[in-house]
Amino acid sequence: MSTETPTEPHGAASPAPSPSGALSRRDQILREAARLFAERGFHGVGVDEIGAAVGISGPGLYRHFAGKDAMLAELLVGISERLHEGGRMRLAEAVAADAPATEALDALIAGHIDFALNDRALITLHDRELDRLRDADRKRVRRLQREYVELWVSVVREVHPELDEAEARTAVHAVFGLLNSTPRLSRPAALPDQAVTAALLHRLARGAFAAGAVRNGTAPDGIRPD
Amino acid sequence: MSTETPTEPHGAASPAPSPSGALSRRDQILREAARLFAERGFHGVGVDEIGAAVGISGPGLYRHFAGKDAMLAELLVGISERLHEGGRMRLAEAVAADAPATEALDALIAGHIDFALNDRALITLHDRELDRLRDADRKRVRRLQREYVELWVSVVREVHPELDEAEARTAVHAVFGLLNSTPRLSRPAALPDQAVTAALLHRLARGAFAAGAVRNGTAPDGIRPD
DNA sequence: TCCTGCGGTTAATGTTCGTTAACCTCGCTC
DNA sequence: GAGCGAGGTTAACGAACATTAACCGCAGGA
Repeated sequence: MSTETPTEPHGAASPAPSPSGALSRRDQILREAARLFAERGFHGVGVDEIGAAVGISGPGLYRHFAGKDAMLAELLVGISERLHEGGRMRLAEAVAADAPATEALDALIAGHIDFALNDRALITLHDRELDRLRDADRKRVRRLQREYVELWVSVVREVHPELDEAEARTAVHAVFGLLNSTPRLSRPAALPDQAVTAALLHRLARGAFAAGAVRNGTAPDGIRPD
Repeated sequence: MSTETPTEPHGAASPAPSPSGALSRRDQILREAARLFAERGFHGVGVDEIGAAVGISGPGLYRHFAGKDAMLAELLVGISERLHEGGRMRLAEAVAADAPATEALDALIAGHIDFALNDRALITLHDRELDRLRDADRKRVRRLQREYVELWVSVVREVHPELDEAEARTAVHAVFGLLNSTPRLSRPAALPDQAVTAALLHRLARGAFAAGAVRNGTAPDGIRPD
């Protein structure tokens, strides 16, 4: 509960991932905490376990974080920011390059896939442990999430104007669910190959949006694109 | 831990939902527990809360269940069985009616959507709290999940023979993620209309599979080495 | 009318767990 | 080479919580 951040080395949020190669102790902790939280849930992991995962024990964590909550908060805020910022950047690039909207959408999809495949634990946490956050942090994360969704919605509606606002939003959420499904794919090794999987997911996402926009009769066999 | 099931009124698993109208106390408890577990996670909910949600308090639950674990187990096993059984039945019907594979796939999709929209809490639990189960129950649930997936994979490959086994499985998992995304859609009220949403999700799912099967040259080039 | 068992109650118990206290030991800097 | 702060350690504390104990009222059949 203490809002005083007793022993926080860094001032605020700058991740400062690593100067080179090795991670700082602080980042080691974040990485392991993310993995454990994703595996067994926030309440299912004890601080002793997190400590053990980085070779120190229990209360030693308090030299780096104000508490267990603070770790989760930093993880969730960090993800949301990176996702949002990544999306914003890719979109800005596409606009700057005068690219068609379909390319912008592809860029968003590719970016999200990249994230989903490389930060599985964080993706899992992202929509699983949000409510454990303090009010301020939760609001921040939600705002970033909302803005990220709106980014997608605007591009999707540009590519598929037949979709109204609500449909586009639902479709975007659904495609997020689709893209974020890989962490639930039992084992990393079960995936054929990262590149193959990425390409497949990309096709699935594009196809979903395209089909969502086609509001024809009930004929299931009429859905031949091209 | 006690494997002795001290005070279990029913012998085994028969849900026996309700004779008419009102739910039995036992089913009330299951319903509220599902909701709470989905909202705040298994470890995030106390037995007192579950009790309060049905108007009795705390340890009164132990007249109906052997423990908190038993509630979760019954919920998860129940979902898996209903999902699996529903899929198996729809598939059998399609086969009996000599329907084309696309219709069988549509039946699977429609059934899953129905489930996702009507049992949001259970869907959420389904892939979130599996590891909290005792070994026996977890294996049972996993087997049912696996068989359910295989059901889908076989039909999907019939409809889209271009997909190899691994791709089809990944696609099926991804589409599950897509269909299961509605619980994460902040508010139930945010959905336009259940029927509209169901139709949209159905189109998205069909489109995803169709696009997944088309491995053409218009590369998304999603894989950009950073 | 008695008694039995179902479905409750509150109080107690034992454990787990987050957090704090108190203490220690290096590696640096003056 | 004294001092000191960063980053550990173990022990202690207190709250939360699942589970059990002990007790109770009452519906309904004998």
